[in-house]
Amino acid sequence: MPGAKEEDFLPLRDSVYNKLRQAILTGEYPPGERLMEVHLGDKLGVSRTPIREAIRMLELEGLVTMIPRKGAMVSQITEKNMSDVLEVRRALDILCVQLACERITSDGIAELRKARDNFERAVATNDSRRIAQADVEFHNVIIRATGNDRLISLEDSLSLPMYRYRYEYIKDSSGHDNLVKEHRKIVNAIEKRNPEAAASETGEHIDNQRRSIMRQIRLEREEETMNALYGKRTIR
Amino acid sequence: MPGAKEEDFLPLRDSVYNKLRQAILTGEYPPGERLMEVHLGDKLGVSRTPIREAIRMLELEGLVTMIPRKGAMVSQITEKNMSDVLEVRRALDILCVQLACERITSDGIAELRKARDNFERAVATNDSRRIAQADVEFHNVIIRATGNDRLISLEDSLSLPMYRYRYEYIKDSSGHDNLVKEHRKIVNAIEKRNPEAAASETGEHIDNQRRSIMRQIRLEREEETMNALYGKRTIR
DNA sequence: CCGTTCATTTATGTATACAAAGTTCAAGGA
DNA sequence: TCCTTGAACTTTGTATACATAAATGAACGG
Repeated sequence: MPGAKEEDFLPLRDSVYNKLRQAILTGEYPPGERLMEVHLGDKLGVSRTPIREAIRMLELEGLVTMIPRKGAMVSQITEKNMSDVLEVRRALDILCVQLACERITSDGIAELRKARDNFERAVATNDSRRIAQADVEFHNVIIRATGNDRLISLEDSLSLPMYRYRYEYIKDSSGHDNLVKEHRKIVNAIEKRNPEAAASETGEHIDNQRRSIMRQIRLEREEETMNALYGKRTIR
Repeated sequence: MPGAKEEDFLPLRDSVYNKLRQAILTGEYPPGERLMEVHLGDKLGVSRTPIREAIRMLELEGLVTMIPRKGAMVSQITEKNMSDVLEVRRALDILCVQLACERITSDGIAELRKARDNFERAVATNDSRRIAQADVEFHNVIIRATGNDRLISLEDSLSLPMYRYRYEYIKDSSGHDNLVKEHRKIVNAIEKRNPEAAASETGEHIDNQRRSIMRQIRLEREEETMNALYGKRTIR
């Protein structure tokens, strides 16, 4: 049957999972928001079964917290929590570049250069959304170059909790020049297949990211404290 | 109501999850075994709902593989797969000892010494089961000393796929003296709060483990090949 | 006026029923 | 003999119904 392309029907649970995940990452469902099965089911037009399964998946990724007999809520993002994630990500990102130095193919290097250039073009436009996307893609090239499937999926799930901050982080970065420089240094180190240099550059890259994200969380918390003192804002 | 201790009723899904996990890790359900919902439900005396949820949890941990509209099966353990896991674990174990050097309390050090001594006593008995357990506990002390909850849960899920081999690994280890020595070196480094030494000792420790596990997987695969050539064994 | 208790409500935990997709195997024709 | 076809069966996907625990609030008593 030529030309007949199978439209892939992905199961409802996956569809629901994607929708919920998106809603959480964009902040539509803020931390602490309760996720009630019947309510979500009505809203999305499906029964409780796929909702439950989607929520379980989100729980295992750490985006929602479940309390038995109580229900699910969007995970609170605490400073400690984010700090823990970043600590682990630092080690894994360094592992990624080290492995990439050993294993990247010439095609991979070409792809990496392209991603770097694309990132620099994005920075030139000053469009935060585009910059964030190019940044993700740049890192994905490196991660894929490791050829380690477990590492790839771990990096994926560890970067989730930070997506809410990545956008602001990009804007916050006082001048994007640092980001561009850091990316260049990392590419150079990988091209030369120099794991030590790549590792140290990556460490610095993450440390900068950490500082920015931590500052933001503190700001956010202060704001919350103010709200608590001067009046609770209505929730939807 | 003094003395009245609440017996914790854990939900059926968790109970099922534990049972299935145990069955997979002990090899009762070998890799490739299909996990059918009604069948398991009959066997365990529960409906499909908790079974499904337990299977989803196992899938996210990598112990079972799901194919849409086809069902779940116990994940195949390939050399590549295990190699990927070990590569990640090496990086995280090293992170653990480095953090432990910074953060371990004096109580923690006392606990660590106790775990080390307990391990040595276990080795003296030559009881593989006991040795394996003492080994796990030793590493857990270090992991907990990091105070990083995300790291703790990651280490937990990454060590799962190896449990099937750990037991054999202990037996295989030609003389347990190496293990004892390695543990001692790690404890010494942590006591002196020397992250570099701790990291290098841990790296070596994991590399030894890796060699042993890889050898075993190859042996197992050869055996399978023989079976395939000379006759298929019946599956339950 | 405050605290306790009990009924009501709400949401989750679990079971079951129905729908649809995939697999298997046998029958029929080239 | 081999390939095709289709019907029965198996198994998952989804919806719904029932059971049970927690939270809420009102009524009663001190």
